[in-house]
Amino acid sequence: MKKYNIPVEAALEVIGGKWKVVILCHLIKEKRRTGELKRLMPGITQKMLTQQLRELEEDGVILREVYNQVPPRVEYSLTKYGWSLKGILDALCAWGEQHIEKTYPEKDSVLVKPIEIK
Amino acid sequence: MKKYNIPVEAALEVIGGKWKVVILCHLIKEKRRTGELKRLMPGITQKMLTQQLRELEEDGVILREVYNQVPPRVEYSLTKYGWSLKGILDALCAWGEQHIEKTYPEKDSVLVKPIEIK
DNA sequence: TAATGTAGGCACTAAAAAGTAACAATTGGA
DNA sequence: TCCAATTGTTACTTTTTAGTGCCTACATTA
Repeated sequence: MKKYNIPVEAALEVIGGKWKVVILCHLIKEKRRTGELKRLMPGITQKMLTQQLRELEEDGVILREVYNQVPPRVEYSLTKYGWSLKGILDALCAWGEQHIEKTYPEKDSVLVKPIEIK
Repeated sequence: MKKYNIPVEAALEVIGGKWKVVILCHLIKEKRRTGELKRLMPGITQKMLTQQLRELEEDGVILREVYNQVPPRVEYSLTKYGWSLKGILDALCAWGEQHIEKTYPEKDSVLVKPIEIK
């Protein structure tokens, strides 16, 4: 059994890493299919996306729904347990916003223009 | 200038990684000197600790105070800006606690017994 | 007939993060 | 004289994380 020195380490095990918080921030807004997520995160590769989604599913925070169609359609959404992360995700997003304003007061284009999704 | 796709990426740049949240969770409780932090985090190496502390200092969330003594005494604490992370840190700690309870209901010794610090 | 779109697997390589070990500096005390 | 205590640096190695390219499946559409 995994051991932690302090409880917060258990949270980091679930949502730590480069991508998971970003994925969750997108999914908390709306249910998304794989390709949409990939377009929302221009930096991620198919491999990493799949891998991170699998781990989040494993930890019970997201749901993977496969529709039996061709071409395939897979949708990801937060589970009820995933929604218990809402407070954390909201706080992180808000802090990120104000940190950008504080750090780049001239507010040039620090944020990449979001692309068309659907 | 660094570019972000969504603002939360800016937050992850400051508190992301394996150690920073843990360090901040300790410092939010009380001011600590280097050796205390090292004992509080049995898994961290001197190098990683120093490196992470430098980066946190660089980002303005912690303060490094050097006392001119021999042997040296260095104390770390949260800056005012660092305290703006309190909501996030509290939420993460709380989520971690309940996640442990949910995941290991038999509640054996998932938490390593904390060692003596001072 | 042949290309298109979607999700994802696999083998391999590259880059980033983290760990290891040895060394420095200073001064009080054995 | 030499060691202990505290914080930190540096060079090097290992581990983890991430990226690339190529392959599958199959109904629809051109």
